[in-house]
Amino acid sequence: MENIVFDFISKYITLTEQEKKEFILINTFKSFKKGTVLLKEGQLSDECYFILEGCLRRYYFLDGEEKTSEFYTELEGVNPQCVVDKNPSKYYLACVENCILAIGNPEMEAVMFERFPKFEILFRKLSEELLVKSHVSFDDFKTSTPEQRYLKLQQSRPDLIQRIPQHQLASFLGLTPQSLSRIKARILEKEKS
Amino acid sequence: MENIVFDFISKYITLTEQEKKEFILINTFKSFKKGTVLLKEGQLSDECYFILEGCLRRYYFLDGEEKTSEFYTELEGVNPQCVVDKNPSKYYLACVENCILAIGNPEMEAVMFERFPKFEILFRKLSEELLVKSHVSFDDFKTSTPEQRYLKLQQSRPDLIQRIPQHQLASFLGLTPQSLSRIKARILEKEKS
DNA sequence: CGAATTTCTTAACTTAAGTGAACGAGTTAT
DNA sequence: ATAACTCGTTCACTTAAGTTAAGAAATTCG
Repeated sequence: MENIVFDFISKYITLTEQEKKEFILINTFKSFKKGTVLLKEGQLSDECYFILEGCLRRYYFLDGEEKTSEFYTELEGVNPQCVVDKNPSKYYLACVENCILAIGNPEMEAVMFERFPKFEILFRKLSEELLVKSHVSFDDFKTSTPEQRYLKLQQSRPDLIQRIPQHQLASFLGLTPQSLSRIKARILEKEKS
Repeated sequence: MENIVFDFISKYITLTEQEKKEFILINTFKSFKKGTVLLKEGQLSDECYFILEGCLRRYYFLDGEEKTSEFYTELEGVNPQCVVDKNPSKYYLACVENCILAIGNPEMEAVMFERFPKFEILFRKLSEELLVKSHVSFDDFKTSTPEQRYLKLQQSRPDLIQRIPQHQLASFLGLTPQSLSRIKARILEKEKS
């Protein structure tokens, strides 16, 4: 279990065995049942998460409609907007499945950065990488048709199509559920011929 | 001129007068003519930029078509993908106008972080904030029609509509130039009535 | 177990974006 | 000065997404 975390960390910085032991003591790992809401709109939480197992969904309401922004899966970190800018959360964050998460908060971060200044570097690099990925995804989205976006999702995250309800996938793709249904039917039609 | 930078920095960390002096010595400021290309697709540059004056455009080619990803203006930082992931650049970066930029590179960053460990925190916070903003923009884009996207751009960055050629704006909005023309005509039509 | 609710799909209709073509205005190059 | 090119706009046509509605399938709940 902890090995999953250390394998991940080792991509960015190096820890000695002694440091690993201390790291485990500082950190909090916790299990959550499918459906658990970790963060609600309007809340001012200070927790961030790292997914060891399971899937989280970030969503919000626009004109009474639920809009899914993002799905987070194994080995992804979630640093909510309210934690970053100290404003009430614009988003909900919920467990799509049973999850095992590492949970961080400012106090433990302070301890971490104090004990392991390297982690400041790790966190910076992670943020920089995520920003680049976000830009690439955005560019991709901008230049794709809804059908292409669905096909790309099949390629890049085939698991999501299996484990996520269609209407949430549709919203994630910026579509109505009806459109997604049509697109899937159209693709099947094409594959037949 | 330097005050612009320090006002910006002061939002994140505090520097003494002495530190400010050293900061200026470490940093490189440079002017560029409109049209200058700072980074080309395929290159492996290690420079990042902070805009004191002017406007940069990030763009790339898809099926021979130029696609504009982003415009960066005063007090914005640009940390190119190739610098972050050490892979050949997917993007071009060019001066839309005459620019004054602060330029960073790994060596100077190393000196900075050595002399001012605080800057590691500054850079992390900046990246985290930019990531949150990127997500908000993405959500906004996903849930808007092209017409709404144009209207929002008028609200949020009215300067861009003046200083940027229409076909680049269209591409930035994920549209063809023809569509943007139509949208503007439609909006004018509505405003008349 | 059966009722109620949610989820997914299909259909008909409306609307607007993409495409290809064409034109005038402005700019650049010869 | 004129030719070539780019840029912005308009038009006609095609295509697909949104909308409204309805029904089937699956899930939840009493």
